[in-house]
Amino acid sequence: MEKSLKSRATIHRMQVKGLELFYQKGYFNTSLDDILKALDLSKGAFYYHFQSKEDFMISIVQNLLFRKVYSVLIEPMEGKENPFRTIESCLENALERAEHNHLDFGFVLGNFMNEFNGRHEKISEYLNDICKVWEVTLITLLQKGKSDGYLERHHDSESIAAFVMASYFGIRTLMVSGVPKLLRYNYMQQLKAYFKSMALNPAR
Amino acid sequence: MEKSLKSRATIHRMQVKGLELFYQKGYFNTSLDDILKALDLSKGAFYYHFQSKEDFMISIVQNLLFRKVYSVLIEPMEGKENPFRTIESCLENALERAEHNHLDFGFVLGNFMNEFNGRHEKISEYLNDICKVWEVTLITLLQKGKSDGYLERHHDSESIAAFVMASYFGIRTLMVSGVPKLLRYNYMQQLKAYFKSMALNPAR
DNA sequence: TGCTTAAGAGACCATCCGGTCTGTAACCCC
DNA sequence: GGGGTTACAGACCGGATGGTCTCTTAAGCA
Repeated sequence: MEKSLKSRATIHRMQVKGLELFYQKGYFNTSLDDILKALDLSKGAFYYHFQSKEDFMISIVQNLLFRKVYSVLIEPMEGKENPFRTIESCLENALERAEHNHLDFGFVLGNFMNEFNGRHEKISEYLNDICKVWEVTLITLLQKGKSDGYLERHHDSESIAAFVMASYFGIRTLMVSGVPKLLRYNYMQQLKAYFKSMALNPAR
Repeated sequence: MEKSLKSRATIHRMQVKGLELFYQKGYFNTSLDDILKALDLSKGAFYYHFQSKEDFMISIVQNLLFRKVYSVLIEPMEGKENPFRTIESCLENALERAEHNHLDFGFVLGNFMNEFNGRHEKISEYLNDICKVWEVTLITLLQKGKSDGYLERHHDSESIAAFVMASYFGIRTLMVSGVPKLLRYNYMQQLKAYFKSMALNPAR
């Protein structure tokens, strides 16, 4: 049966608030009542739409989180020419957004991965899936870069992708407790230096 | 009053097991009973030695965590000559240890920072302090490297330190759900490439 | 031997949290 | 207009959890 408009709206409200609070306070440290109170809804409403807290979280990951990661970190990297420039501007955008928005979805992904790793198999896998899609996108972009003459063939795309992802997850962790603007500037500087060492075409 | 030997031993056992379980299952997701059951101790023993769960966690951070981070990531970097080689071998050691030991303290630090960031001010600060010490050590090492002619003066030590720390935190996140050995190899490869672009003395 | 105190055992309590269940108002459909 | 369905409300339950309180044991000491 088709979900009605009202039903969809309520589900969406719950997911948005759920993501916000799970991110802020952590999944295990956020109760359903916290979410429901913030929305002026009841337990009845929650269990009418979702089977469990776990089911709820999975729906958030698959819908909100995946779509956001896709639009912020994946889609801007698809089919572009210069891989280094593309990655740089994409990550810089994401970091800048994170400064005032503070809810940047690359970080939310890394954050949740940390929280669920080894503690909740099922949810971990959904998160890893998103991570994998990002990784594949990066590798594809880099491979294409080789064909297009932006980097030498002997470089290992897989390694580069892992290094980029790792540095991004890590810098976001540091940004939460440090000075975001400065860290972003410093990070971009080093990322560019790293890329520069590999760039074939001295277009920079 | 001086703590007796027995008292010290019990406190230490609790801290070690506490760190292990907090790391494995997360702080909020680990109950005191989990820890006490594993040690065959009682609530009475716990509250005889500690004031609260928070107090307990802080004691773990200040004693075990700080000391371990110091011995694994800080002390091996103090007063060495070539900063790049030093950082490389230090991180490679840490990563290798993490493969079979799985409890590497640089990662535990990053993990806890993620868990407590914005959720528990007090504990977050203690963790940030450790992080800061690591950062300062790295910066000092790099500055000394400039004097000793290992890298050009125009490079920003602070940025490099942040980038190294970020990449390390990040790769450890990825290692938990990926293939550790491969990731370590790939990571080291890229870290060396990154350093190579800055190294003045082509000693490599 | 008798007293004190360190070190711990474990029953107990209030609260919280995920989840269940029943009730009910509004709406749709014939 | 009444029967069914949707979309909730909210009381309630069982188990877990942080923390308290009282009791016990063993060692030190004079």
